[in-house]
Amino acid sequence: MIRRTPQQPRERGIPDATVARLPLYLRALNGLAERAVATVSSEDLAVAAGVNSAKLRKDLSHLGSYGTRGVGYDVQYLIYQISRELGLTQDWAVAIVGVGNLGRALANYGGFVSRGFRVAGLLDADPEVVGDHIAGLVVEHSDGLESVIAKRGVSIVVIATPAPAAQAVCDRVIASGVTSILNFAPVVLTVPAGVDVRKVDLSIELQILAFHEQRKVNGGPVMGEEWAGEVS
Amino acid sequence: MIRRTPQQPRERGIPDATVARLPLYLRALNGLAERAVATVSSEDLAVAAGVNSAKLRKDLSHLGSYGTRGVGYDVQYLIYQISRELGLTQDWAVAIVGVGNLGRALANYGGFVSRGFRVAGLLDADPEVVGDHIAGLVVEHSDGLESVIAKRGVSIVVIATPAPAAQAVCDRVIASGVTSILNFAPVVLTVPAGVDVRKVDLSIELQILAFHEQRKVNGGPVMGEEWAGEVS
DNA sequence: TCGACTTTGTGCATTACTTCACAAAGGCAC
DNA sequence: GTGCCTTTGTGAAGTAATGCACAAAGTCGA
Repeated sequence: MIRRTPQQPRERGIPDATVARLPLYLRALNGLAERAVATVSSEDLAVAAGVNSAKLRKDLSHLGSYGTRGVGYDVQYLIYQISRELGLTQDWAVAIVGVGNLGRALANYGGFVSRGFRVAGLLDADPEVVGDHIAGLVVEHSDGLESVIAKRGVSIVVIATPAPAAQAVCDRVIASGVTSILNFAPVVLTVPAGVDVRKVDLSIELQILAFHEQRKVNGGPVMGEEWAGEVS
Repeated sequence: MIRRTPQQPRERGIPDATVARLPLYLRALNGLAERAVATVSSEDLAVAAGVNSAKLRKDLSHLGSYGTRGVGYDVQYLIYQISRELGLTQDWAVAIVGVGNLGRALANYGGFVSRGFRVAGLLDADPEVVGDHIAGLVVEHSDGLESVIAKRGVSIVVIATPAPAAQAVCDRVIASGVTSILNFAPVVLTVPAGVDVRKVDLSIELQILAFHEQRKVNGGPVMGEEWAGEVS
């Protein structure tokens, strides 16, 4: 069993669900900071982040005790602590492979640059696209993937290629020593242990919406419609 | 105690976690169908979808008993059942508001069209963009949002505008009777009860990756680095 | 028809996450 | 100081999701 020693409950074990919400809090806090708010209560921050305040407090308590009872949280200080916990106080060199519309959207997305991510390379296999200037960078041919990763210290790769190309890119990237991959291609990537893959499928959320919308309209899947295929 | 109303063949409550995985199974099944696979075991399908097989079986059991013991699941039949459950056997008219790179990527995304979603309108506030031809549609000015929704039976709206514009678009959309919104803008939308909002933040997954990457490198947040701001 | 074999569907134990509710901590007025 | 007020941080209770392990149900060859 590969699990934490029962001895050490104080180990840096932040629940996954909490980690997933920290970026949300960070965004809300940045919004407050822009409006020059100095201090915020868990209640107000929870509203701004769209969660329940008890959950917010418990989440923050996993990072440490950074609030002041009777007052709330210092906005700047909390931004710093969450950023540090997420590793956003350091500079991450990111390469984006696949410069279609999605790759372009990502390259231009302000939310990356403003959070410690630096787009260090844009690569594409299509000669038509190579050479384009996007977000201050020149698109390079994906043949040079390995050298871009090595020379520019890339530690996170974003895959935004068509589905059929994704696994091959993934393999090459891993061979170059990258262990963190963000995959936008609609395929399940096979990777060795120790490599972290996170995926975003743009259509999944839409399908979940359709599920709920359907229930609003008619209380569930259409009944009485029969399957016409062969079941054998 | 499972009480079923005579008209409902089975309990209607499918866990959220299950609903969120159904699109994943559907994608894996479509991949199998393309390769002309007729039947699949929970074990194989689980691998293809990147989940554990017990979980897969439990998820599918919430939809009904569609497998055959000793054999597995009929691929086509299961595709049909999951699609029906998710509401993808009907046609959903979707409008995309905000035609930047992301909006274009979404409009061209095959995963939408192939799953029962029909892009019925592309709208943008920028006169420069209005009139462009994208994915077989002409971009319209967002002034016409209400009329597009009403005339084309739009029931789901995708917001891909810059953050500052999102809430206003959201309000107008809701006023037009839409109750399902997919939000790509990095803001928390305020909506009345009964309206479903799902959000996708392209940078959240990247931040979660950074969190894990940081731990691989140095076992946690950089220590000894002190906060330089004013706390009290 | 039978028996060996495969694979589903699910009860149950476990783990993870959420929410409640309140004592303790600190600020602030006087 | 003292006492009131606000808000945090957290045990404890409640809820949801996961994974194990196996009986039941079905296939298939002989």
